[in-house]
Amino acid sequence: MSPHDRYYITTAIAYANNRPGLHTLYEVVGADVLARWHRMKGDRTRFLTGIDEHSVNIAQRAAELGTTPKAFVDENVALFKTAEDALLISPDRFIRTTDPDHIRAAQEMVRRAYANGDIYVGDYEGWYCPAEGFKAPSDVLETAQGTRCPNHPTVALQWLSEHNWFLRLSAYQERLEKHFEEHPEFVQPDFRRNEMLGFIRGGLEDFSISRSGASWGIPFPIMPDGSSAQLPDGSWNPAAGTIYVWYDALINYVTGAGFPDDKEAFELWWPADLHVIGKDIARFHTIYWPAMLWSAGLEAPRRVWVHGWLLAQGERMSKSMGNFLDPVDVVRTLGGDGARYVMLREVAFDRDTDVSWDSFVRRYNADLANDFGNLLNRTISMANRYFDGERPAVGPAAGLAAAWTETLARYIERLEGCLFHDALATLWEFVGAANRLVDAEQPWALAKASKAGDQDATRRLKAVLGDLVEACRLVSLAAAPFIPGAAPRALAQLGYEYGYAADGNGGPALLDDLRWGARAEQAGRLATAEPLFPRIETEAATPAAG
RNA sequence: GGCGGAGUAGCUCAGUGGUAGAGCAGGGGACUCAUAAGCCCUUGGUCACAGGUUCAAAUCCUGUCUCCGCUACCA
Repeated sequence: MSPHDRYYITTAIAYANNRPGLHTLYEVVGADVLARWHRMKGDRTRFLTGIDEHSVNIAQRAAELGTTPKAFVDENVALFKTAEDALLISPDRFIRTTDPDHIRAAQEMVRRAYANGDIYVGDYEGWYCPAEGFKAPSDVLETAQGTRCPNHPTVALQWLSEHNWFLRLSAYQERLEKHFEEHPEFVQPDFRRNEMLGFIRGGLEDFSISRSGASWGIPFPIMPDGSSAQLPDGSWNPAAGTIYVWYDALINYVTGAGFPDDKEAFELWWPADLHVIGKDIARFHTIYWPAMLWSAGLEAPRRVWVHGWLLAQGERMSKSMGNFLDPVDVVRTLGGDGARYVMLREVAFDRDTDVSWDSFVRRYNADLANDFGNLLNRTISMANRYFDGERPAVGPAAGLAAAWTETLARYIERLEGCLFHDALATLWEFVGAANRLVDAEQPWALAKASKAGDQDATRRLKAVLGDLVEACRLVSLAAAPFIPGAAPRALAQLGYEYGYAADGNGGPALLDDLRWGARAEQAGRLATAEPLFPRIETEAATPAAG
């Protein structure tokens, strides 16, 4: 793979109706790792995440709470930002769909679709809840009293039809099929691509992109006769309605790249290198979205990664089920680094995975406290003791150098392939090799022999500990995107400078520094060993509340 | 119903024709640099079930059972 000059990565924007659960932030952590990885490699990187704020539901919820939609989403945005900070998420922009430039972007995308002849006024029919709005067929209940809205079971649903704008998705079927065939990497994992391709081949229907009832949304910029919906005073004619769902939410990806105002930025960042999304919205991102972009004369994103769910005892974690983990609780116990590591090591990024508080704590203790943390600690302690704080130079002692070359190649392949759990497993196999080296060489025995005047033992001791220090340096650096808070502390204990900023920007090109012996010429002094990942006693490791 | 995926040790999973594997959890041991960590050894499986092909099947074929994903307008 040739190095990118720039890397633009996004997550789905979460629905701003509540505080975020860990399962919501899971994909954001995954994307953050890739963003940091590319920043550290030296790529010009842009990482976009944010919040979806419009919808009838939001307006309804705000009304129930006696507040305005804007005030309501402001509160939830604050909760998201707090949780993302705790998880060390480093977006270059946290986008909100109420941002003025996003509103302009969505309206411009609609205008372009219109200019291209891709949207038309048609009839949208469906169940309408007087208390809430239109309901999808899958969202209504059949009861003895008739069809009812699950949120308002006492109110009779009405079958309504209204004039709405539609996008001619049907016109893009052939182009979509061709795109999927010519770019097999467009949708990953492969089984998701096959599902989407099957859907396309089944025939595509146009979908509606406006609503006439809702007011909490982006004003639709065009009147049914094709004239502008903007009034002389600059406001928008309510009769034009609002933009519905996908022509609002999906647009955030181009807004975040500078569309439509900042042409220079947009030229640089679009098309996105990767959209990270959940499997529930795969169709919208891999079928609707390319068609919307093409209609506007823009390119489709290069790659869409579809991840699975976090499960609790086989059930999807969700706010409505109440079976989710609070990210703030997890961070309080495991730390931001621990929470990130455990989440991405324990959950496969390509499929659903059952998780639990116990599994998180077990993984933290086994991998971070016992394997890696203890390796750092014992290495630094011994080196300090035997060499009086002077860092032993990497020596041609053991087999770790060759193992590292293999480890790194596999690690990069899996990391860039979004298989984070496999990437970490690869790295931790190397941690195991380093721990086994300690027991095989028994530096404490070498030190004793050295003290007794054995020159061979002296040389051997330096070489072994030099290699162990180097192994610690490399693992700390390679894992830095996963544990961005702990990595600088690990390197500081090893007596190395950490040249990267808090978000991973700046510093040396990471791949150069990840070569075995890259810093061999640099002398340094070790700091006192301090446990980076204190072991968690299971009694203390109980979530505050369900 | 159609298409696709999965059923392997207590848990999570790897293993696409040649004597059943890993990590974690459980048990034992030797050591002591270390966060009572690490290291070594070990208990544990009729590889969903029934047939078939083959010298040989977790692996290929047929059938059955179970679970999951997709099968259009939720943010």
